[in-house]
Amino acid sequence: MNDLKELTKKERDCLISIGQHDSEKFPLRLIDLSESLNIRSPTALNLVKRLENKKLLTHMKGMILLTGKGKSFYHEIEENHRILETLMVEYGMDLGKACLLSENIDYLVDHRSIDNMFVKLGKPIKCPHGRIIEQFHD
Amino acid sequence: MNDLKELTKKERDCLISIGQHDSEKFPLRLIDLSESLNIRSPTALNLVKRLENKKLLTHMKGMILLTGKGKSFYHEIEENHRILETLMVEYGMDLGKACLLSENIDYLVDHRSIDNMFVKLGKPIKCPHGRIIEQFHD
DNA sequence: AATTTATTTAGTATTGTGCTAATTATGAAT
DNA sequence: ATTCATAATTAGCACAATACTAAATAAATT
Repeated sequence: MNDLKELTKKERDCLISIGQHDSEKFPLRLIDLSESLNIRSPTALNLVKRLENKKLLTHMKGMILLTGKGKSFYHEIEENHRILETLMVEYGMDLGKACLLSENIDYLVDHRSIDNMFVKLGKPIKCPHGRIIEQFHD
Repeated sequence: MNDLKELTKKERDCLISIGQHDSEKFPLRLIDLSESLNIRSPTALNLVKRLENKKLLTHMKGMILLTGKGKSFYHEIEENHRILETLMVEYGMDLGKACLLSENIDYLVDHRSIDNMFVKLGKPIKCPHGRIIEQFHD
């Protein structure tokens, strides 16, 4: 599995923003990224460069593309997020809070540690936000 | 309830170390703290001063004492920790990993958000480590 | 081609975390 | 009570992460 834990929270947020855009027509531009993260473009570029050093993306002339590793990280984090969030909401936590809290650990946990949770939760297809939980397991 | 979220992870770790010692006979010395946190004494002192600025402890001549607010924070974090950890272990996560993961959020969540969890978990008296979960609720 | 918009570079700042070396204070032993 | 050892504190430094502005360069649009 992926070797998470080598990301900071902001790097994680950045990766998620990029990954979430990935389905769209055109590659993400730096300016879009800086807007969605609410930071100035030099700050965004700094983040992008750090993720590039970690081989999670490539960027040229403002176009940002995830590498295979980047996509894999992104999907794993998203999946972790949804499972953790589902668990917390299942146990009575407010959705907004569960989401914020999950953001602080979804990029720290490796997927296998969470796989049992997924099963015990009844392999939910959707997270509380209604988005589909992609399945890489089996 | 307590106004958490104003702590960094290291400040949290520091507060926990101090709180865990609190039951002992003598106040914690700086040198003990630095040993238990695996940092040099000037670094430990720096942490102590920051927690002091946040009114969570007082220190004089190397003796460190939690304030009322500090104790309250400490207990709340410990309780949050145990509940989160219990939930994760209940859902199949390895205890060690659940503990490490919980450490990253126990100081960020306010207690009320977690109270439902406590109830749904059947108001467990002990966490997976076997320590008693103190009850401030009711 | 001129203008607007976007990217990048350069330089600066703050916060958190950590260190070493030196100084001061405290406590114990002779 | 003076010396010795231990602990606490100060001062100074360093680095990574995060963020900014202003200026320079590149790209795209009119």
